[in-house]
Amino acid sequence: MSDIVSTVDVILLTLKDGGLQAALLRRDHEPYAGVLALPGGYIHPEEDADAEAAAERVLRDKTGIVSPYLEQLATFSGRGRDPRGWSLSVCYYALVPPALIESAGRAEMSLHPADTVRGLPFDHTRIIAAAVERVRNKSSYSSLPVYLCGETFTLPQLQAVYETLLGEPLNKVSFRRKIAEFGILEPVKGALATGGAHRPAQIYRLKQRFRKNLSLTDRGLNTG
Amino acid sequence: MSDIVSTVDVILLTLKDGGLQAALLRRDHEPYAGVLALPGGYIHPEEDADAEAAAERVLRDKTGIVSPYLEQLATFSGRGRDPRGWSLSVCYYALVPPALIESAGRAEMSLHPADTVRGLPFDHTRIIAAAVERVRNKSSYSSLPVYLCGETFTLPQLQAVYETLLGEPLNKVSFRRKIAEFGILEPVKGALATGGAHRPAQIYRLKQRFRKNLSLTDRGLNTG
DNA sequence: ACAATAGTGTCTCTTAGACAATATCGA
DNA sequence: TCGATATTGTCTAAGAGACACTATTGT
Repeated sequence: MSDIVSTVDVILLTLKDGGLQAALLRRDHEPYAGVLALPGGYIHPEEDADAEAAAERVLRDKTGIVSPYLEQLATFSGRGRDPRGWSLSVCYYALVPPALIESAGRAEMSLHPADTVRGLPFDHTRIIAAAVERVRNKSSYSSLPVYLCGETFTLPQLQAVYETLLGEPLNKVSFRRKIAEFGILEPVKGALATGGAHRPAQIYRLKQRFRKNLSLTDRGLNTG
Repeated sequence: MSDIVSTVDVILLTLKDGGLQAALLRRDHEPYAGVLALPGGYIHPEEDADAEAAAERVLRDKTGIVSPYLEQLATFSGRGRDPRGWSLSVCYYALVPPALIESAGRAEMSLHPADTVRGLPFDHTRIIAAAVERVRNKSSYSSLPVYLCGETFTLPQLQAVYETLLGEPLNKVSFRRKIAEFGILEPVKGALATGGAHRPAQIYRLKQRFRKNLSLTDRGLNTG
């Protein structure tokens, strides 16, 4: 008996109201029918090339979102997590800009502060906590947070995103040096974020070769 | 149909002959009977509390090793990895000192340079590569490599381990500063590594509270 | 005493953060 | 012109690496 009930769950994260928020859906079926939980579903071996493809499918079908960034978080398993018995869930987290949720997100989906959600069914509370920790940790040394911005953004906007994630103000000069070192952004020439009663900011976007879900520069500070 | 053939595989790593080596076993059964592969096995829901427990059991039963450090690496899945069809494997990596393999390791187990092994069945070559990358990456900013040393060791020995993993010489003063910052080692007072025709080195060990498989200080350089 | 490596003090260079000057907008 | 924020230059402080000196062993 080694065939196991195998699912994928997706932690869809975005930045809203000054904090990380996770998308939750009311469950259709028992157990916990009607209760808010992570978007998830069974792996369909005939349909899904692998677990990541299953996560993409589940995310698309249940929330309407196709995420530019999707990464495996970890696999949660065991006897206690589901009242029906031993189960296994391969979990992925996605980072999307809030605008994408506005435009493409299903109405059934709701956003909830990721640091403070409690009382979710299964081990979903713990899974969200793990995702938040991963994102925070990666944000401290990588360019991951750019996926929480839209296609284009200004450096002050990006810095605000980092500051929200890390929970502390960042030095402006150091921040810009670091982003420049990453070498992943390019100015959209001629495009300025105008409107404020002050000097407009240059608008940037990811360089072409970093657009699609490309692996990030890990440990960027050491990459000289 | 969402019950899936679920296994665990363990990448047992140690440091030998100046490099990372992975333990491989000849497979008992088809497919690939008689071929060298990672120690692995089916998850037994009745017996294993979760996938990590399954990994511990498989490691113990197949190699004789109980590892002081075992961490989930990732889950590999899909249609192509096993000729029998869609499968899923939750992979863990273990770090052990070479002496433990000498004393507790089964004879059937053999060690192979982890950077250069090729041609393993399933996706085991790729899995080992992922484990090696994870260990190298973590070694650059954490105390993970202490698990490749024995219970006690000297700082020059530990530095040699780091240098082997990172593939470059390290500054002695900086290395010692960093280890001191971690605050995880204590000198075994009175114990000196004597024998060489030179000043003997102080012997250290992990502080009690860091002994058992405790979570490491991640991103240690920033921990003030 | 000498060779060899362990352990430590200190200097320098690199890098991160503070401060501040300049730039450019709307009102 | 003024207020506000963007952008850039530069000084300073903290941390990493280089160098060198002292310590302790076996021969």
